[in-house]
Amino acid sequence: MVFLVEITRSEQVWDDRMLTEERRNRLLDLVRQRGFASLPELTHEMQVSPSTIRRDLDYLEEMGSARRTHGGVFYTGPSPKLPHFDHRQQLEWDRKKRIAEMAASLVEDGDTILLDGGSTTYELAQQLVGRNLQIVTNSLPVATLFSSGGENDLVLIGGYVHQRTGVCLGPYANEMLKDLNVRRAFLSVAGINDRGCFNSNLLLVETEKEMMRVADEVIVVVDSTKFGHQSLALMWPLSDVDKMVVDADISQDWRSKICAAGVELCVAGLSDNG
Amino acid sequence: MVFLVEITRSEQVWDDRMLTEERRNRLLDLVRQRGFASLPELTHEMQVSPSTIRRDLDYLEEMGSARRTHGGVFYTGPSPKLPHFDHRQQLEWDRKKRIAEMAASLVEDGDTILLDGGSTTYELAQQLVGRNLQIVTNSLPVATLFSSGGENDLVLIGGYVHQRTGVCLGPYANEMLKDLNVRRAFLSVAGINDRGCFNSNLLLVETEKEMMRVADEVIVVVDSTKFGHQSLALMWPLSDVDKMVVDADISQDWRSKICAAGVELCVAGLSDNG
DNA sequence: CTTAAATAGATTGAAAACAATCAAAAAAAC
DNA sequence: GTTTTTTTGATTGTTTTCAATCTATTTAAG
Repeated sequence: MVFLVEITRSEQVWDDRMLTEERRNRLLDLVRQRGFASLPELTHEMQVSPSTIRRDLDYLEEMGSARRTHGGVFYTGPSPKLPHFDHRQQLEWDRKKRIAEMAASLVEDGDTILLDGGSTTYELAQQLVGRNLQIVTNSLPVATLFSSGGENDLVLIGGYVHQRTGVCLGPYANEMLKDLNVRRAFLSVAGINDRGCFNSNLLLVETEKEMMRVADEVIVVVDSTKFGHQSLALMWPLSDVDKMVVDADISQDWRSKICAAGVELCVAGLSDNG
Repeated sequence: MVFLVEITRSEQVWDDRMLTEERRNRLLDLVRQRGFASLPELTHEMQVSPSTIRRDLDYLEEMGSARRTHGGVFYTGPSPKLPHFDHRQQLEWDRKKRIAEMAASLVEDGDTILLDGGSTTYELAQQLVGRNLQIVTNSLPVATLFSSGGENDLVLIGGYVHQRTGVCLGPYANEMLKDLNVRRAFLSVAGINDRGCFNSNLLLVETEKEMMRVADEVIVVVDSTKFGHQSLALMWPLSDVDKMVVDADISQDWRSKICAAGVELCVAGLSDNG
């Protein structure tokens, strides 16, 4: 079998070391932990020149994770100390942002929507702040985002809090979901293969199953790297999903499969405005 | 009746204008809201000279509420952007901190404790981070505090989120509480008079009633200014409370009343270590 | 009303941080 | 192994910010 692969954007296939990226991640970690760090401080701890740090900070600023000031940086990324999402790979982050933009366009004013945990849904949540909506979520970071907003109604699904991700799950969460009904649910998944959508945490799978039941319209947000990968537990077959928002890098093969399952496919980032 | 008042700390009885203080409070508000603010930015918004701003920032830094950097300040006080608690009055804040310290000393390792929303309980929560505990709370800010900690088990009471304070309440919250049981509950109140403890939100009152039911030991944390003031709705009579943690400024009259009701009184800040 | 204290604003020279540029070093591609 | 690209660290002059000082104004006290 022969594959003809056309690489469009990322010509660099990184080595295991990932010097630059690695340093920038460590840097972001430092900045996140402290909220603020001075440039001399950082140069000393990272053992690189001020110039390098400055360049790194420019990068972080462009990513939106930090803001430079005279003499240092302060953290602006998602919820200062909360479970943080890996922005390790600029490419993936970019994908998620586009997916989130597309997903946000599916939301109508006045909607009651349910937001799952996960980095893509968090990105989506950020874009929905300020709109006139009723929000239901089991994600602590997402709830925090809306709780200061002021305008929206916000319902938090309680339960046992999963430390790494900050989402509520377990029997209490499921019980609470049972009595709810929402217009649209935006759900994330860890993997998708022919059998359907997977996630990696058994408790979370139960909760997401419940979420699907209570929503009029089920929208899965997922980036193209997740296709063909399964995970610990099956949540639902593809056919149970109403819409699926993915990035443009999804294969033709999968596009067909999704459509064949009766799912409406929304491909994000088709019109490049860069 | 004649009162002999000895003023120890604040000899200055400020005029209504409170020029300096007022400006510094506004300044701190700005810094809190944004997380970071540049000096030119602040001079423009406050319409005072850079020198003045600099002096104010020095002051804020000494208070521990902010840290200066080259070109600006960033906020270091409690809960960056979350529903924020007024630290307008240094005195009150000091009270709350002492109360929180005393309350923290009542917690034993391995305890399952319930934390209510409110500024004093938030202060308490901060002091409990890192200890080996099971935490149950209906407060978004408190949950956020523990969710990054990692060590503790955390259960979040879900429900409708009250925007101003970030606490969950309503029927869902009550329902979820029903099945729980905790060793100690730390509850806050808006006012206390002869009839008992009051709060200002009807939904919250219902939730707090439930909280009281599920706790083996009910501990109310409250500062002395709340005594003699009632609020919208009665929660419980004094006699339902097991312990009460208050600051040293509580009147002798109230001390007697509390003891008479069979409540164990813990007065915070008796040993001054300033 | 006068005097004393506190606070605000302007000015200064010194110190720090900045962006831009360039050459050396490292990594990837050929 | 050589070339090309990327990344790094050093240097430059310029801009910004700083603390300290001084004067004018305001506020409290006598």
